[in-house]
Amino acid sequence: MVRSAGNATIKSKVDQRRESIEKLLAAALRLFVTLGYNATNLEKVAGAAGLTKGAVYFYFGSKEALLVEVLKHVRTVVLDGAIEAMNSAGPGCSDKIVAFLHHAANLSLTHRDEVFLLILMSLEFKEREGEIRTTLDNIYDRLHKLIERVVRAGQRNGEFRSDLKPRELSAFVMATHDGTFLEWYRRPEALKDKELVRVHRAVVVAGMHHAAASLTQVRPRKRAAGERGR
Amino acid sequence: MVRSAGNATIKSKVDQRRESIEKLLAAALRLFVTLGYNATNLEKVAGAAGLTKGAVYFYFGSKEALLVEVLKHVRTVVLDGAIEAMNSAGPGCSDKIVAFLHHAANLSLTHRDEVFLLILMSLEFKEREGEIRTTLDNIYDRLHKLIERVVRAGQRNGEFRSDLKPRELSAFVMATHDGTFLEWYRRPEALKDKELVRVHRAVVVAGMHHAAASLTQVRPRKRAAGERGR
Amino acid sequence: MVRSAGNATIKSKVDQRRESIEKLLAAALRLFVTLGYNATNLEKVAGAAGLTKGAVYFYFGSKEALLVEVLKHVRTVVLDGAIEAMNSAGPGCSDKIVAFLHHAANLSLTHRDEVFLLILMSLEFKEREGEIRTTLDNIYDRLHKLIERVVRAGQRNGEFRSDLKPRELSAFVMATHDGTFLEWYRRPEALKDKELVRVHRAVVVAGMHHAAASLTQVRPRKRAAGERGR
Amino acid sequence: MVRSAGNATIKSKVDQRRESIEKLLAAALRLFVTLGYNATNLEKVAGAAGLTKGAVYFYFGSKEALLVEVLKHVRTVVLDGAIEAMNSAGPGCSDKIVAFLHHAANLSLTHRDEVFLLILMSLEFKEREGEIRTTLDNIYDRLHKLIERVVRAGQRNGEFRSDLKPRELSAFVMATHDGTFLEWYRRPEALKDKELVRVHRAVVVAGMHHAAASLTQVRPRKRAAGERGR
DNA sequence: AATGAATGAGCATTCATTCAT
DNA sequence: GATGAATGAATGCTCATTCAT
Repeated sequence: MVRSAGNATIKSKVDQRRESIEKLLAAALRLFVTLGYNATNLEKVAGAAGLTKGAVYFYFGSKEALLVEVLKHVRTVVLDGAIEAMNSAGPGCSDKIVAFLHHAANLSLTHRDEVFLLILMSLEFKEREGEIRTTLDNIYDRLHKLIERVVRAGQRNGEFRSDLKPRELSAFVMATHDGTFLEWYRRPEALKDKELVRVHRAVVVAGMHHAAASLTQVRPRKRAAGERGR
Repeated sequence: MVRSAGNATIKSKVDQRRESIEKLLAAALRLFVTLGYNATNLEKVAGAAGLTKGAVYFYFGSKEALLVEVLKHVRTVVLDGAIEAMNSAGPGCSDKIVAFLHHAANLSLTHRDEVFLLILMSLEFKEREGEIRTTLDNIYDRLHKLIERVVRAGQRNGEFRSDLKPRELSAFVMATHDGTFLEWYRRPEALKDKELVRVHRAVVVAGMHHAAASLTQVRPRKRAAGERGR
Repeated sequence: MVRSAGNATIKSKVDQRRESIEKLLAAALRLFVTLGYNATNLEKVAGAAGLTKGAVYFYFGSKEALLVEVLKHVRTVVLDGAIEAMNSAGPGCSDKIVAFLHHAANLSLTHRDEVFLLILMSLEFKEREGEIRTTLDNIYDRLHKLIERVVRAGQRNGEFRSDLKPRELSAFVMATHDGTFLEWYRRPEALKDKELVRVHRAVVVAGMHHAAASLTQVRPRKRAAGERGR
Repeated sequence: MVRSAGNATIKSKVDQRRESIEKLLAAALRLFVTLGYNATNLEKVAGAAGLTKGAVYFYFGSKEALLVEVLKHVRTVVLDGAIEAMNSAGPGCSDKIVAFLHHAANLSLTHRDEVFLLILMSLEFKEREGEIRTTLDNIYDRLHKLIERVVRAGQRNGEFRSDLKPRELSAFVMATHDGTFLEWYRRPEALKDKELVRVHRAVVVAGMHHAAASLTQVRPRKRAAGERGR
């Protein structure tokens, strides 16, 4: 903000730019999440930001480019926090997984729309090619790698059961996160979020525990009932 | 079907009707899953079925009604098998949960599109009201109830840990199913389906096991009966 | 109707044909009048007759041909009665005009739809060419000639005022008929039909009366106030 | 309008807006009258205005809204002039009725389409509900009230015959207007407009004259005060 | 005598995008 | 920095018409 020669508060051009862009991004996030990308038109986005369609084209150039910018914001929100949370967690791999789940759960509450947009767009753009697909893949790749590294370390040091392949085990951790989020997003009235998070953490952590292997019968191929895990 | 005097196959009206409807439903399922409901136009659906748009209106009356019919088919596929699988499973509640997961995993392979459509439409129609929303809710409700009944029974007879609330625990079971399916659907090339299923079953079953409670540190706001702190 | 070999009542083919045709014509008349020609589809017509669209094509060949048949029925209803009414009226030309108005008023009550269809279609097909336009013109021509003949006779024998040209005076008689009918059709609840007919007849007959000329100042060109008719 | 440095005429946004709207309204009026509302498509309207369909939606939002705007224009044209004409007419009620008929006749020549649209739409939207129906009813109501007030005054002061009920008599005046207009609109080549107007005025004014009551035999069910039998 | 299946042209409406100002 | 005007392609839906049975 800059005081002009008079005494009215005048926003500098730079401030105004930034403000408009932020309003548009916020409006787009909200609407893409609520209605989906396809069903959201730019008139609604611009209107919710107090601007007109033209402004979107002025700042972003196209509807897809707008989504890309929103996704870049989502990437920051989702990844940065997760990395920091896992780094500053206790030394154990369990600790890091718990930290990840904990952070993810928090994010679901504080940045619901960002978390959901990621899932939603990954489905809506499943078959399409282009920058959006790339951006989405990039985010998911990094998340997967983040977890897989910890899972592999945990299996090496004996914290986690080693009867399950690390890639699929990591994928499953991500899966429980996405799935749990969707469940809660779909039926927020039926589920208590705190308890759902507790369940999520409890089952996953216990299920991955090295001692858990003995609690389960896992058939590597086809074996009769009564068979034991390795 | 009736063989005419020559050797051309002549369809009776009834056969023709059934065949056209089936072709349209199959095409719609495939396209709705691939492109989403909104992004699929009826010209594509009709074209894929070897007919024209008008035929869709002749048989279904509207695009929404077409989706409703597809969803009815999905309901049959998803629910009937699950119910039967759980009924004919061993007596234990673990057995029934395993049977459910097993059946669901199978279904993901044999009826990928049906399973995915359910998830996809539940997101695309999240905010909309109407018959589709109702049909979707109905399917999910029944699935939830199916699992919750077993979870509660398992907690009562001591098979499952009882430090977690049954509703959220059941929701989590559904969540792992949806989440795992999505992971696999998104990255089929990166994940071995058999192994992913193995992981899913192993972690969930072990994590729910009554002995698992002692493997986890879960801080409840209110201590559940029988639960131990770390 | 013909008794078959058994004892069931069987309609002969001819009867069945006639019955179906009549049902279709009746349904078409009703719907064309209610919704207009354009806004009426053949499904509605056929449905109202207890048949299907195909039957319309079987009997009439096209939607336009159906309307032409309906209009032929209307022609009979509207013209035949008017001719007879005027022929069997008293000897005076006033009597004949009164007979015409009286008959038309009756027709408006007993054959509302037929009368209205004529007016409605004459407007809906105003700019179009073809058989419908021809049929409509034919009906209106005959009506106009019917009246004009009486008007001319009445002017010759001194019953009617002769300060007005016969063609336009006849047209005006028709005009009052159409206009009054429309008024009543548009606001049946606001107007008492009997009284409206009374007004119609009273004003027209008095206004055409040879003595009426002296009651009116009609300016042939531009003349100052206080001028007298011829 | 602003003259640019060169000599090309540059339209300001405001001018452009007004011009486009006017062109669209004019094209719509012309086409709705020529083809009817249903049979007119927006491509034709836009094309006739030198624009595309999208422009119609930009300015009006829907086909119905376009008609509503056209009808608002018609209301102004038809009502305002009639009110002024009657107000500035001589003191007698006959004068006012003559002024009304005179103004209406003029309007039929100068604003043929507007007058006809009113009649045409009142028929095409006879059975439908909504804003169009409301707008139409509103216009007709005001016209009816305008005339009925004068008719009642004229009957009270003895200018008009009082053996006829004022509501139906007023309706009949409106009816002669609509009917005469239709006659002329249907057969402009057969009728001389000036003469038709003369006839209209002459017959109606004479027929309503207090002395006209004695020229007619009207059998009332209940005798009106002051009325004579034949 | 009539139906059910299917077509294809037409239409209202939506919306991303362009551009002059 | 942003708007308002306008476009054009796409899409759900309607309906007269055809045809095999």
